[in-house]
Amino acid sequence: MYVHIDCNNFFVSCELVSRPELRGTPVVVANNNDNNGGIILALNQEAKAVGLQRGNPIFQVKQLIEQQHVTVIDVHHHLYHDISGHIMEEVKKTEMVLDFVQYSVDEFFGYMPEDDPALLREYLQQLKDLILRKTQIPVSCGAGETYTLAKTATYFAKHYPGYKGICIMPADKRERALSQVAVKDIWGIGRRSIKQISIAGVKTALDYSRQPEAWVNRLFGVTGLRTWKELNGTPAITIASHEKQKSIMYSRTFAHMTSSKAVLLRELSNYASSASRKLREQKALCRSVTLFLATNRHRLDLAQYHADDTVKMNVPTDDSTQIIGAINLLLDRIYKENYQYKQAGVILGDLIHADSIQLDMFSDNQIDEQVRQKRLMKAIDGINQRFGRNQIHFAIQGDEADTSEQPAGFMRPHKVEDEK
DNA sequence: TCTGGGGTCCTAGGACCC
DNA sequence: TCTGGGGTCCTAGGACCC
Repeated sequence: MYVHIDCNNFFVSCELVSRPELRGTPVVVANNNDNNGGIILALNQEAKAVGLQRGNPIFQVKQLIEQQHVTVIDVHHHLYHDISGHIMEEVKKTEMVLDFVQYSVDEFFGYMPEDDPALLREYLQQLKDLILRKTQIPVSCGAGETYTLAKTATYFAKHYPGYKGICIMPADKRERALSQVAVKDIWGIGRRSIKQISIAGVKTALDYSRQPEAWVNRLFGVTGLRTWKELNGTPAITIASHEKQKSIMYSRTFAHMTSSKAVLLRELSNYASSASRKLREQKALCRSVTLFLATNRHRLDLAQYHADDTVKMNVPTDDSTQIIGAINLLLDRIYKENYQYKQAGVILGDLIHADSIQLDMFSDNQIDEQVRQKRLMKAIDGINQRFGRNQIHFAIQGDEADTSEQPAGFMRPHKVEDEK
C-alpha cells in the first residue's frame, strides 16, 4: 500500500526542540515578528485551543495573544529545511519504504509492499517512533491503495485520537471512510471547485467518487479526474522526487517597505546566493534566472507596481557569481524609482541535473574557468557549513547578510575587503 | 472576394497543494 | 502601522513552421 507521513504542527514542533520548556503552552510561529507584522504560519494544539488560526495577521489577534500568554516565535525556514532533510535520511536508512519522496517540507510519500493492515500498522509505528527518537518531531501516518487514499487515511489519523496517529485504510474500509470525509477536505479539490460541486448535491468524498466520469471530466478536467480515480482505488498521481524539481524560488516580504535600489540589490543578492546554494545541494544547474518585485498590495493608498523579468543562461550554471550577475542586470531592467517595494524574489528555473552537462561543448579555456569556479563555490559552501551560514559571502550581499544562524560568539568579519 | 490543416513551442493565467 | 514562502500542472492563445 501507499503510505503518507505528515509532521504534526511542523514549524512549532521544530522550534520546541530547542525550547522544550514551552511544551504544553500555546506557541505560534510567525514571520516578521520583530515588526509586529506578519501572520501566523503554524501553531500547536494549545494555541488552536485558545482560538488562534493559521493565517491570522498578528495585529488582529494581538489581544488574544497577550491575554492567553501565547509565545510568538519568529520563523526559521532553514531550520525546518534541515530537520526535514534529517527525517528523510533516517527513514531512507531503514529501507522499509520504497520510492520514498519528499512532497513538501513536512510531508512524505512512499510505498510498502504489504497488504496486511496489522503488519502495516506495526511498520508505521516503528517509523513514527524512530522519527520521534531521532528528531523529536511527532508525525501522523496513513496507508491506502493510492496516494490520495493514503493522505485521507492520515487525515483520519490526525482527527480521531482513537487511531493514535496511524490509520490504515484497506479496500474493504474505503467506502465507509470516504462517506465521512467532506468533499472540501479531499486532496485536490480546492475552494473554487466546491461551489460547482455543492450545486450537484455532492457532499462527501464518497459522493464525488460515485459521480459519472464524464461529469467529473467536464467540470474539473484531467486533474479532477485523477483525484476521482484515486478515490476509487486506481493510482493516477505521481509524486515527483526532489531530483526532478523544476525551479527554486527564494523570496521575502520585507518588514519595512523600501524604494532604494541599493537595498533591493543587496537583498536580492542574498536571495540569489541562498538559491544558488540550494541548487548546488541538489546537484542541479539552472538555465534561467528570474527576478520579481512587488509593492504592498494591501496599501491601496500607494502606487502599485509588479514586475518580473527573466534571463536565459548561455551555459547551465550553479555559480553564485553568475547568478548574482544576472540579478544585477535584471534589476536594472525592471527597477523603477518612486515605488515603495514590499516584496522581492529570485527564481532559478529550467533546472537540469548537474550530471547531464556536456563539458566537451566548451573550449579548454572555458573548462578551466568552470573548474576554478566550481572549486570556489565548493570552498564557499564548505566554509559556511563549518562556521555558519553566510560567514563568507559576496561584497554585494552587504554586511547585513543573514546572521540568524551563526554560532554564538563567532565574530563576523568587519570589512568587506576581508571577505574577498 | 474567397483564405487549409497540421504541427511545435512559448507564455500568461488559473487552479491546486503545502 | 502591521497580511507568508514555497511549489506543480493544465489550458488557451499567439508566433512560427510546413
